[in-house]
Amino acid sequence: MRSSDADLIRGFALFRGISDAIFDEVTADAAILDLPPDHVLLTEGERPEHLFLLLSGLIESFSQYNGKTTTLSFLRPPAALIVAAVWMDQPQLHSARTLARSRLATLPARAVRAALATDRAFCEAAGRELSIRYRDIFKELKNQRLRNATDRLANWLLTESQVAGSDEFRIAVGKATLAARLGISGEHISRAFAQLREHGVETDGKEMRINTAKLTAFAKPDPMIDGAEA
Amino acid sequence: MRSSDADLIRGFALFRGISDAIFDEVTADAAILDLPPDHVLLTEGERPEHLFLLLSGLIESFSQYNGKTTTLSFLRPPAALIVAAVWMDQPQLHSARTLARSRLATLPARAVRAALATDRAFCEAAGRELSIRYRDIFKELKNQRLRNATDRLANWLLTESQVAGSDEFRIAVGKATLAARLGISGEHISRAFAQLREHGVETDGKEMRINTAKLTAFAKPDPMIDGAEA
DNA sequence: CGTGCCATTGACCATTATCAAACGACGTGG
DNA sequence: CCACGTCGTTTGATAATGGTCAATGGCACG
Repeated sequence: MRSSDADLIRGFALFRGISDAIFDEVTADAAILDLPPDHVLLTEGERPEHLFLLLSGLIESFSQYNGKTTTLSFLRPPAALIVAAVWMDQPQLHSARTLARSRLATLPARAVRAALATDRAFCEAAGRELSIRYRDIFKELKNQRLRNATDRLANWLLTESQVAGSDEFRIAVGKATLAARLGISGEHISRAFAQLREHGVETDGKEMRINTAKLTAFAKPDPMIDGAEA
Repeated sequence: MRSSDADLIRGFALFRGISDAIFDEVTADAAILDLPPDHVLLTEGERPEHLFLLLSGLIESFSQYNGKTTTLSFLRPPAALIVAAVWMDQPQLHSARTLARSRLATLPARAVRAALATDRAFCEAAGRELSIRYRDIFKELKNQRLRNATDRLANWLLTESQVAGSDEFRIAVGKATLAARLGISGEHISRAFAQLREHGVETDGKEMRINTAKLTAFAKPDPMIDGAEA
């Protein structure tokens, strides 16, 4: 592991406020994965052997059932994957794949659980990390139940624009992948984009330009649904 | 508070393995709520002042947006409500109401956070409780995305049958309420039940009798979606 | 200059919502 | 004891939403 990786990892919320001694214990057998795009790194149903920390790149968590596939979330650095599964030592509820070249650290699940069982600060940081993930997925369920496809896309664009800090930005994924993330088909997202042209959305491939005021009026974003947690 | 309540609370997973001293601190200002059916006890968007423990009865968590309402989960004892919101001291993402006469304990959020900040065992128990809630809501998102209404109902009935330990059981809520829980309209659930008659489901009001083998063959339950966590 | 890969568009189908009406169980007052 | 509401459910008709299949078009890359 590069020392720059170690510094990066040390800065994760998961390690905020913990002692160097515990940090060293948890990361003693850490390894770095450098993965190409479209590489599956986690498979639904398996017991977690590692906690994953996303250092750079982009990850999609997804699940399959009865011949269908759905994307549950996009994960960007810094993020910890499968905290709950590692904590409970239960099978992972989702698979995960890279959407871009990505760099991850793996921490042995056993070491993580050992630290949770001995260190209050680590336990608290993990609980806070988990709280954030819980609230994110909870919002996603509300998003799915309370909004239609066009509204979900509109609000997703507004959130991306906020993250980018500009009304012009480039989306990181293809439209078909974004469609999966929003829980709709590739064809349908095309029609949703077409609808949004009336509401301040111009697209050219992955380049987006939005009229924030106009799109906000249409999308009705709500802090109880939109926007990532702290 | 009755001493029988104290015993009940002490048995919650949230307090497993913690010292009497910490338990006493967290529960020092606990109060008991005895609520009639259809009473709203939590409102989306408010900062949590208490952690709630459901001792008996039945609670529905729900959310409203843009004139629509959706039910996110049914909660049965023993369950802890809004652990994540209390932990992060962030607004609650959902409202909650009783579906039956219910008995709850309230623990001051401040005392809970104080204990999380000082006691490893409590922190770990809370993290495990949160992991369970996370995994439950994660499964619900998959359920929503990967199955249609009839399949969701079929699998819900199978799970209820397992909980009841019998192929004959009585559902606790009206069909319209169940429809909301499954994310569909009251009218649609009626048609879904009609479809399931072909697959081993007989209903008489709230009384259900299912042919487990036949319904299982139709519903294709999957442990990565169905069934509550530990 | 193909050859793929996306994205778009059109036609059609499946799923679910909505609105309205009817139905049935149940409790109350005459 | 019966007529009458009320409430929850069912049923029917219609519309909205989104999925699937097929064809087309643009564009990057070899």
